[in-house]
Amino acid sequence: MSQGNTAVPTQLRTLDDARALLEMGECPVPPREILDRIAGKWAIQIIVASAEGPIRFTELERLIQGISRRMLTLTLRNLERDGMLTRTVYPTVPPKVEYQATPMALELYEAMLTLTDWSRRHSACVAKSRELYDARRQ
Amino acid sequence: MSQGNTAVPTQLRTLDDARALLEMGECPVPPREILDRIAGKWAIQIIVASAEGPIRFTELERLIQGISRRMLTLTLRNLERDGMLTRTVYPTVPPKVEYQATPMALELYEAMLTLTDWSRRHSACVAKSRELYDARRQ
DNA sequence: CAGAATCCGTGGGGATACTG
DNA sequence: CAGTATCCCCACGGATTCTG
Repeated sequence: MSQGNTAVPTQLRTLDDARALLEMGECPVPPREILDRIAGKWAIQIIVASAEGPIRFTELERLIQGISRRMLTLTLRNLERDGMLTRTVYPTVPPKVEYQATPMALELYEAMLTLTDWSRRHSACVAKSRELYDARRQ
Repeated sequence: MSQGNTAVPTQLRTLDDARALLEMGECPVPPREILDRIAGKWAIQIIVASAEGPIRFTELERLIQGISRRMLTLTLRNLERDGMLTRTVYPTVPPKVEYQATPMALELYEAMLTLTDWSRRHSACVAKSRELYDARRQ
């Protein structure tokens, strides 16, 4: 009984730990404010695009297909606020602004590779499952 | 020229690969239909709760704090459709329905532990960064 | 018990036009 | 070039009520 059953595991490594947290009313997943970043439609792509060196606003707009100017601006601001991007303004005419991913952001991207692999390995299975489910319900 | 420069890397392991994909107009992140699952507010918690054995609807409702009946039902349906949960109905009165996570779902959860670790290691840094950013803009 | 149905608010995100 | 400013749509999710 040296470890009471109310102890919250500080390292979340197993499903047992996770379930223990759940039963204590805590959430065994990354907090909302983090998930919301990676869940956003564009953030990860911006991190990738700015990973290897400074990149300008218009280059991002060209590189990331389908992004609107508004969402590019918004996502850049959020990422900068979170410390995931540096923003450098050159006071020239016309203006020049460069963005670059921080090491922290690159780590996040690497962490997401695990998820990418999962989806690669299971996407066919998920698709098949959906097909069967939909067929059953017509 | 055995490998033309239009080859898409089948294994996405490095940022170089990711950026190459980006430049080809492809998205180097898990597809939307996968991210939407983990981005949902409740899916992961349901997977955790149903990981260790069958669990009933009402037990889930009690275990997962703050979930509404509607969202529990909806998320369960989606997870079942994706092959992440099995659903077993016992034709008794009153009805009894049990859910259990599939191995594929457990793998997904384990993949997410990488993200959980990232957020654990960097959440303080992100919070500080936001504070500074907000202070600068008042 | 395990849901289905309905109503509704909020916010993410698109399209477009304007500007320092 | 690198943004703001508006308007608008719609999907997520909460609250509530009804039912086999």
